Amino acid sequence: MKEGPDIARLGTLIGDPARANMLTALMGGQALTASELAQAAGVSLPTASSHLSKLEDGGLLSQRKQGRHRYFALADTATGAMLESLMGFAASRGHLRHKPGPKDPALRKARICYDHLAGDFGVRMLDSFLCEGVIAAEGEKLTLTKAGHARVSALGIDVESLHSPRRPLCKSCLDWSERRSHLAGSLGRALLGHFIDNGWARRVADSRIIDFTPEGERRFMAVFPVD
Amino acid sequence: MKEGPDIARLGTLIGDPARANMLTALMGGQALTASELAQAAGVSLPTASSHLSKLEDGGLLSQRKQGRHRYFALADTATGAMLESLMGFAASRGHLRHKPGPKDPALRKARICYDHLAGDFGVRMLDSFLCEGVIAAEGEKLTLTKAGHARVSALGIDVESLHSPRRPLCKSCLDWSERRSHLAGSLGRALLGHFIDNGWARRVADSRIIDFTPEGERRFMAVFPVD
DNA sequence: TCAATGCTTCGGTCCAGATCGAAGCATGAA
DNA sequence: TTCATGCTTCGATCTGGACCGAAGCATTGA
Repeated sequence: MKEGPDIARLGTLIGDPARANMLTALMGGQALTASELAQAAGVSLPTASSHLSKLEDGGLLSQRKQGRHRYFALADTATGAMLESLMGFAASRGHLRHKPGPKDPALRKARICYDHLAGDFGVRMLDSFLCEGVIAAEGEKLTLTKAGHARVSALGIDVESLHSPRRPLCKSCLDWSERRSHLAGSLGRALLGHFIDNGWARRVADSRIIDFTPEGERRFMAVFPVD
Repeated sequence: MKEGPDIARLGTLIGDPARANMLTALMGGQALTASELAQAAGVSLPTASSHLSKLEDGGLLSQRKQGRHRYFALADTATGAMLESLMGFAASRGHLRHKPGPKDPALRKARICYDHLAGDFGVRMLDSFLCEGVIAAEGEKLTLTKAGHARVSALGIDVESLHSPRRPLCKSCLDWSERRSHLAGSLGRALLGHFIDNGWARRVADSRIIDFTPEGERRFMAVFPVD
């Protein structure tokens, strides 16, 4: 009777509606904060926190602490595949729910993340920097290269003034819409300030959206090429 | 936030230990009576009856009445495949429910997966088929080659009679103990039947274990070589 | 330093559902 | 008919765990 793996434990983890909602939300591939997952699940923050630690103990989630936030994501692709297979089976038995609402595309395109650029544009910028050797990546660690120093200075940014004992110059930050990293740290902040000061973009009131002008977008694309 | 299929309901069904035990017992492919399932689950008859009707409502089980008995079985092969995939995932996260007893190695060596051979032997058989061009793999899809048709027929299996509009001839099924694929589908079923009919192996009662005789094992190894 | 934010822990409430005994229905055997 | 068997339904109990408010902790910003 007691043979093989414990599917009951897995089932219990997935079987709670709040946890299932969280897992479904994470199926998009984006890493989400505890607060966002609480809202997605429709429960309070303490309840969500409890669920998240259970899911992590069960090996379904991985988490990454970043500043005040805690980002959660599916542990690996096998987890996503398992959930997808469950969804397929559930759908085949007519266990369905409702349709989703529209998402804000502007938020995915470019938004502020604390103080630096995130979204499609933020990811593109870091990709471009890595590709051109402006920034070197060593695991999670990002460092500005000697060539990068010159390149950023040429943009009109005073790199020396950005050094601080309290904050790293470059830091990688996980992007929720792209599920890839973008550039944080004092340099990330300075670059966003640069775009706004030069009229390439502006902040939209009461929103995290960064709105690029057509000209600003053109110049951004030119300055940060991606092969 | 309410999007996609309802995996919570499915999880709840599988998440109860008694129900999980019943489903595991039915993974052997045999139809079992309510009393037998009650014993397998370790609960009283009334409790088992309640669980069984829930599983049936959820589309996981089919039942047929026969005299005073009521026989339950997994609804279809998709159900077996879904459960096996859950077991694979659970095993990968270390969700095992027992001390590694004497039954465990036997289960890993050769066991029945709904109606076909799984475990070390099942994986070896498919590996051998792929290696010798009996079966061609194209992603998840498996097809019997022309040469394979002759080869399988030579084993004494009537391939023509296996074709069915309801079930594929060859299908890959993820093996939880090996974390690799073995052969499912009507051909997989026929091959296991062949081994048993020819006395190479027999089913162990009240278990998913397939017990190969020394001679059967010798012939199996000869017929399905792996480099 | 203090205040704001994001999250966890603690303490207590509450309820869905798992459980079983007893009774109720079938079916089959005599 | 009468009895035995296999299973379901009913009624009642009980508990695991989902839930939230308040307090606590950690990080960041001012």
